[in-house]
Amino acid sequence: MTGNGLEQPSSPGEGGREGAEPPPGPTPREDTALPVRTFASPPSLDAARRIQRVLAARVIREDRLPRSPPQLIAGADAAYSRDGTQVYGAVAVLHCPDLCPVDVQCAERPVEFPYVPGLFAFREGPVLLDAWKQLATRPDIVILHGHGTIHPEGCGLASHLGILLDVPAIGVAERPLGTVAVTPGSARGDTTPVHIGDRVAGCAVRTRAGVREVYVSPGHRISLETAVHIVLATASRYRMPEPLRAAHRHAVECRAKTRKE
DNA sequence: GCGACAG
DNA sequence: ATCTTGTCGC
Repeated sequence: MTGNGLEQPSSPGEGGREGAEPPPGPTPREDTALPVRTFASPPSLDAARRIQRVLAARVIREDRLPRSPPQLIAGADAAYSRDGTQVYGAVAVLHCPDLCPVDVQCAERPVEFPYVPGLFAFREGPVLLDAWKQLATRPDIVILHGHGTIHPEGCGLASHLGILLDVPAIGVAERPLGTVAVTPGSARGDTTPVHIGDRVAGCAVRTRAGVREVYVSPGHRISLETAVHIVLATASRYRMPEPLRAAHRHAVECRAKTRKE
C-alpha cells in the first residue's frame, strides 16, 4: 500500500462524499473509521494534499481513549538506508506506567514518496502501517515522531495515522512546522502554546531542564492537555518519550540487520 | 524573487 | 533522514 489509506476517488473531480456515515455512537472500538486500503502506487503531490484535507476534517481533538489511564503506549519511528532508497519502520509497545517493552515490530519498504514538508505522512506512513499490522497487542495510544495538528492543514503524520488506525495518536517533533519556534520556561514540565491562526494547535514542552523543547500536538482522539501529560509521563530521563526512543532504536537495528545500510 | 521547510 | 570522531561538560 502507499499508505494514505484513502481510496482514490473513482468518481471524477471531487464528486460527493462517502455513502452513509456509520451510526453515531460512543467511541468505536474495533471499528476503523476509514478502511485502510492498499494502493498500487503513491499519490501525486496534488492527490496527497487532497487526501490530507479530507482527513483533516476527521481529526478529533478530544480524549477518546479505550482505557484510561492507558496501559499500553506505542512509539513509531523510521530510519533510512544510507543511500536513501529504503525506509525501515518500527513500532514499539511499552507497558504503563513502568514503560517495560512488551511488543515490537519492524518493516522495510522502498522509499516511494519525496520529503515534502507538510506531506511527511505519505513518506513514512506506509512503512509504519506495515509494522503496526504485525503487532500482537493493541496499544491504547501511539506516539509518532512528527506533528499532529501543528501542521498547515491541521493533519500531520500523527493525525493521519491516528485516523487510519482509529487509534489515539500524539505527535512529538523536534522543531515547529509552519510556525515560529517558541521557548517554554527552563524547568521540566514548562509549556508554551503554539498557535496556528486563532487556534492552539499544540505546544512546546520542556521534557528536561537544560535541553531543547519538543513540539507536542494531538494527532487524533486525544486532547492537547492529555497529550502533554502522556509525553511528560513517558519522557523524564531523556528529551524524547521512551516509546519513541525504543521505536527509533529498533528501526535502526532493523536497517542494520537487513544489511542494506 | 527570497526565505522557510516535521524527518 | 543521512554523511561523520572526537570532544567538552555535567
